[in-house]
Amino acid sequence: MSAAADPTIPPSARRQATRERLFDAAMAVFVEDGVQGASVEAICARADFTRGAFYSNFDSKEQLFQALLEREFMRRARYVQSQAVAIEPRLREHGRQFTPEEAAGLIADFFIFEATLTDNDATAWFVLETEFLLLAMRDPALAPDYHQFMEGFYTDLAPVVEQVVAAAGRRFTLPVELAVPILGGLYHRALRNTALAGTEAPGGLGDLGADLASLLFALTDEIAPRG
Amino acid sequence: MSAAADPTIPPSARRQATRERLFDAAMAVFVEDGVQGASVEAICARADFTRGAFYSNFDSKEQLFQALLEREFMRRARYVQSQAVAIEPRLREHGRQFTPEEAAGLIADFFIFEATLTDNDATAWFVLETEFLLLAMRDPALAPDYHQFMEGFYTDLAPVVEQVVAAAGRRFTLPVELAVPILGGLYHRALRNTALAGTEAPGGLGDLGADLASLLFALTDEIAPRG
DNA sequence: CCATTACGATACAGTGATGTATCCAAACTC
DNA sequence: GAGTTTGGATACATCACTGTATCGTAATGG
Repeated sequence: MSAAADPTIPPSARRQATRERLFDAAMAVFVEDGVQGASVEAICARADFTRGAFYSNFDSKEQLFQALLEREFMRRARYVQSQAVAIEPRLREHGRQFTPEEAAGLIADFFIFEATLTDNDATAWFVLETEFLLLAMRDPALAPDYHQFMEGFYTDLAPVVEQVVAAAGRRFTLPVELAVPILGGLYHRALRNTALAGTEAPGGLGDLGADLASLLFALTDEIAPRG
Repeated sequence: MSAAADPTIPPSARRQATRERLFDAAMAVFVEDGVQGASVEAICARADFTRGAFYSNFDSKEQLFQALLEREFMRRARYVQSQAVAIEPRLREHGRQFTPEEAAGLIADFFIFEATLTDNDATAWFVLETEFLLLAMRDPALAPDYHQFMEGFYTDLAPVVEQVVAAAGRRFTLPVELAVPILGGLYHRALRNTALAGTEAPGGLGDLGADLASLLFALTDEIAPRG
């Protein structure tokens, strides 16, 4: 029997703290060694615990990973939703109309900040997300979770993007449910290149704004000014 | 000392055959259990060998994986290049001009066939490629290999796509080096959804043609017929 | 045919990780 | 401040996997 995670009883502050420390340690170790490659021992060592603490809080490495993802997903979901309400006044208080380049810049910034929500390290989260994808593709039980997160992310993001685009006097010429993942694909590519290159590389996060601008321009047309 | 891979001495037919069997087995096991999760033992068992055969042919699981990737990359590089020369007469012998939908269908077919080059299983290769990405992001020594393959793939693909697009009386309104990876992103997304859903799902390989058509239309404009 | 080599099987020693059962200390309870 | 509970440390038994050293056999060639 495991005292690991009884959701009926709220965890004490002490317990909560050790869990957070284990989460942070696990995050780092998972990124470095992979979920499969990481040993429980290594995670505990990085968090300055022994395995006793681990097994007192979690049933297995996999369960820890799942809980960790939940934490990170929550952070991001909250972030997107906060942007959804924050963007409107920001656009309104902007005096003149945005240029398409500025709109693309806003979207690029959104993406980049989303990635750095944890650890201030864009590639760390990307690696973890890729690990999760891999697990989900193998384990049918996990697949819906992954799909749901992605779907939810883009669904929440769509109106934000649409507003920004509208603030630049444009609108998508294809369904926004298709357009937003396409923009996301470009971001994905930039993240990958950045992760591969360590820091700076062609097609890295630096060029994301420019590329997004080109794409955004192609995917939208001008709203008839009036009449 | 390992008799594993002396490139100076060409391997005997027997040796070649066992290597192929180990490759095929490794492919399956890697997809099922992941590269880290796969044991040498499991690979050998699936290939009906003992570990003796393995260590006689390879130094380590990692080296086997690298050799396996090389095999698969070669296949795909050959495929793209074969299409590059095969597409022109195919377009020419087609009587009338292609519609944008037909052009998108050609590109979708190209992508899908590329994925199924091995094992006739689109998702297997996708999983393996994702594993490689993960390894490359961790190991700076591998990063250039991954990047080079991707880069090379899209570089070779670009003229093919451009020809197909031209056969539909259109041309890209943004740099083709940007447009082709964007198309690839859509394909990537479809693959992911398919892998996650097992068989059929919204956004799966079935819808790829239609989505590609929409995107292709947005990224291109009509070539002035004449005059 | 016999000798030799190539190649895979077998056996073994070593290692690192896992999960559990038990113990000990600090933190609440009254 | 004694009793109780909570939470993490320690110690232990087990196991899967690894790599190597050796052996047996099937292919090869003269």
